[in-house]
Amino acid sequence: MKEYSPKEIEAKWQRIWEEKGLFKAKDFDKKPKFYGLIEFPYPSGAGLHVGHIRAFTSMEVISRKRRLQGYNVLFPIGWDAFGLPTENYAMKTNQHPRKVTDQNIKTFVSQLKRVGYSFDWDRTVDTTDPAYYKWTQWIFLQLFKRGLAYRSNTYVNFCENCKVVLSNEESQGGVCDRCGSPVIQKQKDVWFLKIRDYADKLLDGLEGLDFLPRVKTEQENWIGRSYGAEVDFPVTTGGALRVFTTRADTIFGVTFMCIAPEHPLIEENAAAIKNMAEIEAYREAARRKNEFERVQLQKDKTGVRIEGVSAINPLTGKEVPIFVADYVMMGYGTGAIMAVPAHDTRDYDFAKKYNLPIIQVIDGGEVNLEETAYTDIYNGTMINSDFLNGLPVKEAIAKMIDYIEAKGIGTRKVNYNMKDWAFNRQRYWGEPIPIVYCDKCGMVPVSEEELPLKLPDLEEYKPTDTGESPLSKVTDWVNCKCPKCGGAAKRETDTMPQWAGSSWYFLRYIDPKNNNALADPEKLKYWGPVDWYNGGMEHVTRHLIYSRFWNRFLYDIGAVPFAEPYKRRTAQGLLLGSDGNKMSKSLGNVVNPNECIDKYGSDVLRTYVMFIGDYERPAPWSDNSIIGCKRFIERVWRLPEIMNDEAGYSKKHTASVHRMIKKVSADYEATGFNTAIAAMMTFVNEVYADGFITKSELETLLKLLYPVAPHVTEEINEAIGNKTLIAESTWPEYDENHLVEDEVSIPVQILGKLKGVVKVARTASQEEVTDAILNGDLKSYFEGKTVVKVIYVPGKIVNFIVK
RNA sequence: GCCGAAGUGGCGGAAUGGUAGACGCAAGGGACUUAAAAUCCCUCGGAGGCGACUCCGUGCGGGUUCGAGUCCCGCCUUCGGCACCA
Repeated sequence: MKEYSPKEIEAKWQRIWEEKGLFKAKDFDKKPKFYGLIEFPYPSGAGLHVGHIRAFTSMEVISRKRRLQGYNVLFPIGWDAFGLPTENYAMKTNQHPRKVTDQNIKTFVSQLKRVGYSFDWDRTVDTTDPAYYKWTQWIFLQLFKRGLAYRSNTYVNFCENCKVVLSNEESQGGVCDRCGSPVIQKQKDVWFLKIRDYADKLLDGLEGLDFLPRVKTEQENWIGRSYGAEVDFPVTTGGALRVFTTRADTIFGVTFMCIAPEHPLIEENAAAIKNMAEIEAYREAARRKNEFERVQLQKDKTGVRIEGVSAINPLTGKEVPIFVADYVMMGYGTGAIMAVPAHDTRDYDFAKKYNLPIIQVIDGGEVNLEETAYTDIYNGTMINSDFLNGLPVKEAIAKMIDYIEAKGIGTRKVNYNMKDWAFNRQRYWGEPIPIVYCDKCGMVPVSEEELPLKLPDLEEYKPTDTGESPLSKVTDWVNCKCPKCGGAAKRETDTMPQWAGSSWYFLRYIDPKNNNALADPEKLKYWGPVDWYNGGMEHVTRHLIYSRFWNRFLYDIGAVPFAEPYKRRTAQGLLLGSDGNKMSKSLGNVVNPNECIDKYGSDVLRTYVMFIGDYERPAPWSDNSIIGCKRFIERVWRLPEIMNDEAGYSKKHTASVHRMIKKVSADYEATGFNTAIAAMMTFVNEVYADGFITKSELETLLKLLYPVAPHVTEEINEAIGNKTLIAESTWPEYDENHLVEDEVSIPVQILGKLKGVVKVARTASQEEVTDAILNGDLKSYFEGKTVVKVIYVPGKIVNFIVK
């Protein structure tokens, strides 16, 4: 065998596969379909990252395997190319974002091709292509027409550094997703998508999906459904203060009320409020606190009592004070709470600080209200609560809700943590929002025939300090005719967020060039839904929620034939630097895939990222360990040297081969890529130890390894005289009959401790096994002992209980 | 605070309740070589013993079981997610 030269053979096979068009997905093919999806990359200036390789290679392996298994496979690639980093980079280097994007895409294409991924390149999509975003805009119009896109003047997350409004999903932990600076609350007139209306559908839709449990749980927590009741507390100046509570059982323990600083009750009662100046000062201070400060100050509750207005407990008729307190959020529930300091830790802290009464209404084993609130809802019974007295908490909640509904004081209510999706960005490099403002007609959607509403070319597209979109300066674009009345009108100048284009790209792959629909319904029916989607955990409460929402909406309006877009979702662990830290330029621990391919070849790199560890867990890169994979590939490369069909039939080999087929096949399906590769290494070690391998055994190994290391396996396959490409062959099957060997080694335990191993025929009975042990090498262990009991698990283990 | 995952050699990591440490790296020894690289062979959790062997060992403390890394109870630690969510 000549020397292993990855550079040559990788280019060669990539060319051959492409010429043969082996990876093109065929619409309506008779074969069963498989749609494998990876999260399409953001084509950043930094180029492909080894993290991408780990994320993509799993679906690459599965896709190649599926083709051999006889599936018609759709494994596409595209570019999520709108967004701030490109725009920022373009500004820094003084180029147009379009140009930067095209350059970056070119780099990504060449890098991905070098890795040898079996994408169907004909179906590439680019979110910044007008032919693509025509349909992004179309979806927006459908949302708008059904009242699911609306404008609202309210407090929203805002990043002062990026000068942009952020959704809740983009500001998790109170910091900007992009730049990490703290997010502030800013009052703005903002576009929202009513994702909250889909909260139940998104939650209930999770059932039956094959998502990793942690993916499901994170989504459930993010959506955060809680069951409770809205209760009206009459206000002394008239009207009522409505609160949301999950603890209706504790209404008898209410000693004060709190409202969020933004709560309208203040304006409504301005005349009656005696300390307005104080309250205004408090509100102003609260407004200036950012999320970060609010979290830091969690323990330090503050508030101001509203003098002159009180609430009345609808059950006891007692008057309770109302406070403005910033631990109450306008964005959740009704922006007002009933405070039960005895049984809520936050209310407790507040009551302690402002010397408010604490009334215990639940009696539990270890209540010590001197130190903390008693919040256990599973233990404890009601006291001081009239008709609830003596009931366990859970029953009391149900009974109270029934009671207040009957009395007309309140109603049961479900609340969600998830907020509506803030949808517009004051930036240039995004999809224009297809809405026109007409003095006469108000907000008017651009007519669908006019789509795509193209992003105008701009020389100056820097974000402005006034918070206005750069597009607002393009007067001949902004000024337009009202699609409804034909009068003078102005265009919406904000653009959509980065997440828009990625919320439906998996649909476009199915029919990427369709100009009449986002995709042909028949093709959607054929290919959809995605069978297996792999991506990062960081997208679980971002992209994955958004895209499920859009797909579900499109399903509801009949544009898509399936309610849930992804049948199965897995997630790769982060690839860390060799120092165990997240790879980053500043730490200098970034591994460049190009350099790895130059040094070891793509097959070795691919093998290594799959072998590095548990696929779902973070793993540190190791320059040493990759050498192990290089050695393995080279050992495989040299196998033809010991290929020998004359060496004879070996039952042991056959069993090993079939065990390997079974293990590798199953492990690939379960993302156990590391153990699959280990099983192949074990086989190769065994074969070298025996000194020979048959041609058919080698062919089997090559096929099993092909999804991971396709180039080298094709080359060897050709070198041993095969005319058919592995890419065009079929996946090996194992035969259970070959898995079992005639003789098995049974571990022998005495009182649960391992003493040795006995070799017996596979079919041996317990008596035969016991005899073999008592008369064999291990018999000295039994001298002077009596065997009381024998536990024999056939073929597995035997344990003697002796005295 | 709440939710989730995990703690196994020097390292990455394997183990449907059934021989703990597969596979790989690193390390040590040897073969080949003028030498190096590459390759091949051996050793490789700890302690003891010349030795066949013995004892200890999967974060800690209990328990269930013939048998526990795996199951149960109680802790500790780390990581990830959410977070004044009422």
